[in-house]
Amino acid sequence: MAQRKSRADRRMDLIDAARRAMIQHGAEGVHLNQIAEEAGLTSGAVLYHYPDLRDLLIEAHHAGMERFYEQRIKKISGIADPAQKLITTIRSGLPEGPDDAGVRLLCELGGAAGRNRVYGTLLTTLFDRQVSMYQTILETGAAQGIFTLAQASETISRTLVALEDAYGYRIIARHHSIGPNEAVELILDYARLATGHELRPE
Amino acid sequence: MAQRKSRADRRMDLIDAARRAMIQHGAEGVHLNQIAEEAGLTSGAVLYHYPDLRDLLIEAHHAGMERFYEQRIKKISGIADPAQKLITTIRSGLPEGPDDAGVRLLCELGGAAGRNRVYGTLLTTLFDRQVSMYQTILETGAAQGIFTLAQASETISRTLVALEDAYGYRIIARHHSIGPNEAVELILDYARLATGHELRPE
DNA sequence: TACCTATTTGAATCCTGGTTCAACAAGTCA
DNA sequence: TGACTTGTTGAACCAGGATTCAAATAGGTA
Repeated sequence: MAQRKSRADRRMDLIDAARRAMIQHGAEGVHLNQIAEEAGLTSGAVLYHYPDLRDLLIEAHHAGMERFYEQRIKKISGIADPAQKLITTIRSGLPEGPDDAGVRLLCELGGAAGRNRVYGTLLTTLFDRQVSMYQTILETGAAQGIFTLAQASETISRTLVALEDAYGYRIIARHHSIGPNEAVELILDYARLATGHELRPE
Repeated sequence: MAQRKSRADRRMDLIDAARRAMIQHGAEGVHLNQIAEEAGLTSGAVLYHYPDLRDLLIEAHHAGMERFYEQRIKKISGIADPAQKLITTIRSGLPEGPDDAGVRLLCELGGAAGRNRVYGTLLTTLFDRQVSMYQTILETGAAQGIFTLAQASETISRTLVALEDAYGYRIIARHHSIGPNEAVELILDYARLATGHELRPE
C-alpha cells in the first residue's frame, strides 16, 4: 500500500500529480486513473480526497499559476536597476524549452478557457497581474529618468505580456526558428522601442 | 435515414461537424458520438469514412486554418494603400468576439501542439504564413516611402502576429477590458511605433 | 426496369473509465 | 494496550463510448 499521508500532504501530492497528468494528456483529456497512477494511488483514494475531479483540476491549475507567478517575482526581487529588472522579467516569462512544465500547463488552459468560465477567469487574472508587474517596473524606470516611454505604461505592459504568451506558445509548439533565445531578443527589440533604453544584458 | 451523399461531400460534412464538436468539447475531449450527432449520422457512418478518428480531427484543424487564412487574404485583397491594408489585416486576425468559431478552434490547438507534433507543425506553418503576409505589406509600404520601419520587417511581422494570437486568447477567455476593439487599438499602437505611420482608419 | 455498389443503420459486443463500498491498515490518543 | 479515526485498497458494479458487422436502402447504371 502507498504510504499513508495526512490530508494536507496528500492533497498537495494530488495537485502535483494532476499537473503532470494534464501536461501528458491534456487539460480536458486527462482521466482519473492517470492522475491516480501519477500519484501512486488507486482511483478510489483520489476520489476520497476529491469527490469531484473538477475541483482537483482547478486547484492544480491554480497552483500552477501561482507557482509560475511566484517564480517570476522571486527572480526579479533582488534587482534594483529597472533596465536589468525588465530584461530579467522578460526572460522569466518564457518557457525554458518545449518541455517546460509550467508554461505547458498554462498553454493547456488557453482552449479550455473559451468553454469554462473558471479557467477563463484564472487566465485573465494572471494576465492582469503580469501587466501590473511590468507597469511597476516601467514607471519606476520612467520616474528615474532611465526609460523614456513611447506609449502609455499600461499599453507597453500589455504588449509585453501578450508577446510572452504568444512566443511561449510558439516555443511549446517547437517552432523551428523561435526558441527561448530568439523570443527574448524579439521581445527586447520591442521593449527598446517602447522604453528608449538599449537594454543590454549585463 | 440521413440523406445519402457522395464520399467527397460526406467527408466535407464530417470535417465541418468535427470542427463544431471540437469547439464545444475541446480538441482532445471530443467523442466520436458527438461528431456523429453533429453530422446527423451514426457513429458507424463516421467510422466508415474515417476508420481512424485522428485523421478526421487533423483534417478538420487543417481545414479550419485554411479557411481562417483564406478569409484574411480575401479581406485585404482589394486594398491598394499599404496603411489601410495593414489596418484591415490586423482586424482580420482577431476574433469577432468570444464565440468566434474560427479562432476558437485555433485556440484549442495551442495546448495540444505541445504533445502532438502534427498539431505543432500546423500551428507553426500558419504562424509563418501570417508573418510573410505582414512582411509583404510592410515592405511594400516602405518601398513606397509610406512606412519608416523602426525594426526589421520580419521582427515587426512576427510581433504583429504574436500580438494577434495573444489578444485572440484574451478575447476568447472573455477578458473584461480587452475586447476586439481594444485589441485592435493595442496592436495599432505598436504598429504606429514600428512603421512611423499614424494608421488612421478611413 | 432490375441490378449493383456505396452508404448508412442498428444492434451486439467489447472495453474503458467512473463510482461505490466493505474491509483493511496505519496512526492517534486515552 | 485497546478503541477510535483516517487513509487506502480492491473488487464489484455501472454507464457510456468504440468497434464490428449483417442487414437495409438509396442512387447510379445498364
